[in-house]
Amino acid sequence: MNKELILRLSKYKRLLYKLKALGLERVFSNNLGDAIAVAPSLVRKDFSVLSLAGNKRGGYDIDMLIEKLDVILGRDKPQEVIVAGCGRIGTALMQYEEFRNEGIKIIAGFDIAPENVSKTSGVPIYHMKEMKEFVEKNETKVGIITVPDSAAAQTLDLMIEAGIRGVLNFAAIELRTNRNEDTTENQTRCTIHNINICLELEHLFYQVNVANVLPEVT
Amino acid sequence: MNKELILRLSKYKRLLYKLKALGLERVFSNNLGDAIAVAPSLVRKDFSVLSLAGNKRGGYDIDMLIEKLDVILGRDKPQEVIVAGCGRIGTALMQYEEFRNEGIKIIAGFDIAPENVSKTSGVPIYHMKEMKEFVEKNETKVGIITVPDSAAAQTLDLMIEAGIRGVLNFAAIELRTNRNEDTTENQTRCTIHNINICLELEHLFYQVNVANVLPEVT
DNA sequence: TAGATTGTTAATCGATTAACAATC
DNA sequence: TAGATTGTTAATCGATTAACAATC
Repeated sequence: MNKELILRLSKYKRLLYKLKALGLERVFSNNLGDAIAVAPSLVRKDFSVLSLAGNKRGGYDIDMLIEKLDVILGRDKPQEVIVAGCGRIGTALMQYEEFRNEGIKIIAGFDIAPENVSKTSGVPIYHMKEMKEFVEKNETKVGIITVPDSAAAQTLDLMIEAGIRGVLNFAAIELRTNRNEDTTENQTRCTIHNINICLELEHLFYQVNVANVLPEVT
Repeated sequence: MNKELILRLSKYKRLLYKLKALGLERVFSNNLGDAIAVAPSLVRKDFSVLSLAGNKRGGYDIDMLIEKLDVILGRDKPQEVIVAGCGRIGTALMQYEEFRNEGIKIIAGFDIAPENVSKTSGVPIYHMKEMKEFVEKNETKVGIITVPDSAAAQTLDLMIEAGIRGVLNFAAIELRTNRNEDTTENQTRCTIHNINICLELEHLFYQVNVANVLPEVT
């Protein structure tokens, strides 16, 4: 199941909730395609792959799609996350209201100096050392890394050892699993998404300063 | 010039600085390819497209690459950004130290209630209304949106009208330009990158809860 | 020279789109 | 029925990789 597809599924789902709220009951592939800017045939193909059947005249049933997409995207289970690194970005995320709407909950923060972290968010803050025990007890599977760049790699190691299987990394270092190539034994896989704000901004500066000035870089 | 290519260029550059700091003077395409996980032929092609010539025996000169990449990526100019929305994430970004290393500077924050925003970051905070004047005076081209979702679209309009040409959006709403299709007149283009933290986390939950459990979703 | 690496062209790969038969 | 929309297959497109001649 490829990354783009899953992203599209989340977008469909979000849109479908809105359409439902507006009182609609059915959609056509071209409605969804327009909304997320892909060809209607791709929408149909996505649904076809997932065995979400439509009606050759009346399109797709919104309730059915929502229900099945929720299952496919694992949305029926609780979505609990821990945060490693309780600096400004880490604590900002702990207080991020949008998570609540999406059913995502930050259940703990970890830091090397928990005594210095303000507890205003209501999320309990522990010492980094306690992560493994916490993760094992709570069976947490997803973590966010908001530590300084220099600590990112070791924090990832800590998370993986603790049993975290999905990581969202905000440090400006591209993290990867299997940095040691010899993973013949099937050690538990960990998915990592890197969000590099600096890189994003640099990309924008490029677009703005260079790409738009020259008509085309030929 | 495609998006992936520019991203690779930034990665090359970052890596080259590190190699230089280690005292190296030359690199081969396969070194760079290994480091950013692409085929060496792609590295050579990238450089070839940009007329960055190597030496058929000694590889590429690191200093030359750094210098030219800096120009191509527009790194010689100051990289000034404004932030719209001075809530927790916005103010966290204003204090984000990593920007300094990359030559990125947040020169102002805007909010609908600037009097409520703590000024600890040293970045001046103005009322949203003053954005246009500020952007015109400072010729700012890049902005970050960290307002609540409900205000994101109108904030984008405000930025575009003020003259911003590149936007990094953190609101959980996918922003696009040209929401009105009839852009026959060549209105100034604006590049938008959306960072949707909820979507990223949902993707991770999918990976962790569903994808890894089933051997393959066939 | 022999060996190694670039620069470039052709092949591959994967994802998206177009087209159209099936059918409600 | 006629019209519209799905489901699926073939065509397209773009990006990456493999291969190899050129050459330092």
